Amino acid sequence: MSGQRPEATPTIRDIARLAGVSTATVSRTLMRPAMVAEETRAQVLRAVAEAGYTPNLLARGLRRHEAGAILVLVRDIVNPFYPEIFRGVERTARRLGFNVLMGNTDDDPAQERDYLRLVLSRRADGMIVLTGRIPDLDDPAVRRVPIVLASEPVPGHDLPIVRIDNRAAAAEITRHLIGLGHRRIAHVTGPLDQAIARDRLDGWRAALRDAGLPAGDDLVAPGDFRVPSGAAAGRALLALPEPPTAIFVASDEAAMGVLSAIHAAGLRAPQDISVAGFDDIPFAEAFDPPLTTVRQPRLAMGEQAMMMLHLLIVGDAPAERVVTLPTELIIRGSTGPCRSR
Amino acid sequence: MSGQRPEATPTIRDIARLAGVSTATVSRTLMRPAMVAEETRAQVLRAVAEAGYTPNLLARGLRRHEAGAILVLVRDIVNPFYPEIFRGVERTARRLGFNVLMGNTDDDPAQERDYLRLVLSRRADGMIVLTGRIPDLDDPAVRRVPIVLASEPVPGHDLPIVRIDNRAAAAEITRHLIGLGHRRIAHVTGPLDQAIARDRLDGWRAALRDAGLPAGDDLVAPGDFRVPSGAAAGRALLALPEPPTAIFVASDEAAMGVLSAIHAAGLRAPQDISVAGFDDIPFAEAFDPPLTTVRQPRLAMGEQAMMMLHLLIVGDAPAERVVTLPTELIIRGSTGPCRSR
DNA sequence: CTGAAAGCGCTTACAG
DNA sequence: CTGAAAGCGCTTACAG
Repeated sequence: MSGQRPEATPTIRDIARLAGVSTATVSRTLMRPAMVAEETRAQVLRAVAEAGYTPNLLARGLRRHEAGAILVLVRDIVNPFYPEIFRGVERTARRLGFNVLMGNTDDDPAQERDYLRLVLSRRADGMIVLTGRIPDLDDPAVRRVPIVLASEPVPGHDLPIVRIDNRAAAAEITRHLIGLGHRRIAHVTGPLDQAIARDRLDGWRAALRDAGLPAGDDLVAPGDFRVPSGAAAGRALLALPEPPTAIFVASDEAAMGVLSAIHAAGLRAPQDISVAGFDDIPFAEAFDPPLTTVRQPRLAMGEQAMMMLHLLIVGDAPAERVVTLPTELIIRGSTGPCRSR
Repeated sequence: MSGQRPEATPTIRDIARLAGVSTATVSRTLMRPAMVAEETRAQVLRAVAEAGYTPNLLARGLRRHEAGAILVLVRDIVNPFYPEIFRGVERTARRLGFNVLMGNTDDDPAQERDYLRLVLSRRADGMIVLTGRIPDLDDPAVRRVPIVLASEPVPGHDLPIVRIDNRAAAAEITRHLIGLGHRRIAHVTGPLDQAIARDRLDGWRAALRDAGLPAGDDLVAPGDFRVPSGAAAGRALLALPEPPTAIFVASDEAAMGVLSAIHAAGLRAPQDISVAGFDDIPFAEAFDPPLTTVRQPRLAMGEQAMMMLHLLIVGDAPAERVVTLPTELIIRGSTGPCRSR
């Protein structure tokens, strides 16, 4: 009448009965094996294996006040910049015993708010935010949520963040173009409401000024990181009375658009004009020509963010609140010596 | 001494006290508002808002035997084919009240097994599998797990699946090349241990045979869907005594590699040789030349898979176990008339 | 080293 | 329409 319910998934009570011990002992065997006698442990483990028992994580989480999952918030999962970060987060989360919830916000504050509530609802123990925005951050409840930023800062708040030095990296790749002999070097920006886009613009400008080269607004074309904006910006720059001989684009995607504008105009890169991107997305190497760019350590960013979040979740303050990871200048075929005179 | 713990997140008891009702009434107000008197409901809602209460999903899930989350299993989240499917899953999951867990397996059976245990552990109510493989499928416990396949079937099992007709789509794009006047049309395969790669090969072969054109093994170059394999296959095909005038590649990524091999050989597409891909990944349009390809309805695949999984989870058998979504031939600049004679 | 018992925060028959 | 009570499946002080 009782006990035997072969259809249902076994619970800790079934295992206790099977092994002839209390549920407490089963639990200890699984949570802190060192606490239980070797013989008892073996018995329990045998019962666990035999029944194919796997603890109910909802029950454990309720009891221990932990969700065992974290949430990653992105604007748009289809953006090729994100997946490698997810991989890094997932890999480290697995090692630390967490699962990863995917939060796609479509850049919509309402969805961001819903996802934030998720950690308030204890479905997630904390979140990694890549959207550059967190709703209701003045709410004290939200304040207590473990949050780590990755890539993009949230203006006006000094939350823990893993980032790169966008300004320095932009300056470095601009200097690479200067070193190639270019003197008119344009910039296609990202969306300037994002701090990372502004930093890249700043870096470009600083490098040019340091070299005594022009860095006026005529050499700046607005973009939004996406391919079509790059194509439009490329066309605009080529139509200039005195077109640039090199273009530093704030993202690889937009650089692809710039390249297509160059080809459409019957020009070639790097022979007629050099193009450099930013990010080193998976396809940058397969571009035609292969793209000179700044490699962002996306996998490491994801891993580092997860490690910092873990520290926050277990209650330790992270050793450092701002972790700046190194970038790498990747020189490929899309940039070359300046041939114009 | 009791009650007031301003630091902790409020529980249902706090709300009950605040509203002067029982916890049952608070719960009903949230779960089935129609059951409670309008006045009472308003009181409760006021207390909820005031305290910023949001129910503990772990407790609810434990009580209701539901996780409120589903798991999506992919080989490699960095593959550009997946993110759009995730977007579709996530969008529909949100609408149905589920969260989405990301399961990246690195094509490793051990990780697949771990993720499968996750739904046995009640962290997820079911899973959408894109890896073409499910461990321990003969285990009766695994049998009871709600699973929907997307894109790739699992050999030897007839699990519910949302798919496309790979064979028909491959035949269609091959006929497009035939219609352009090509008579030597090669194929770069995907990994032939995957059914979808075999189906595309079959479709290519069938279309050629129907047209009385050669479809011998000399025109088949092995690939694995990735860029480098496409480049190698492209080189091999160009080195043939009688090279093809058109190449149908089993994926857009590999087509990018083929294109680079063509350029490296000093040839151009489509003037010297036509290239067609498969998938219509986000970058296909930005390729140089823009890629002729087969569009897979990835967003719809994700949405459909989630809807079918939901039916399985709530206990309804899905209306149809095999849903075949339509593909679309996308003709762009990488294919053109055959110019050789 | 082990067990009995309390309790995590909910939901839902069961009465009234 | 509402409340008291049981119970979901665990974990963990507390005794012994």
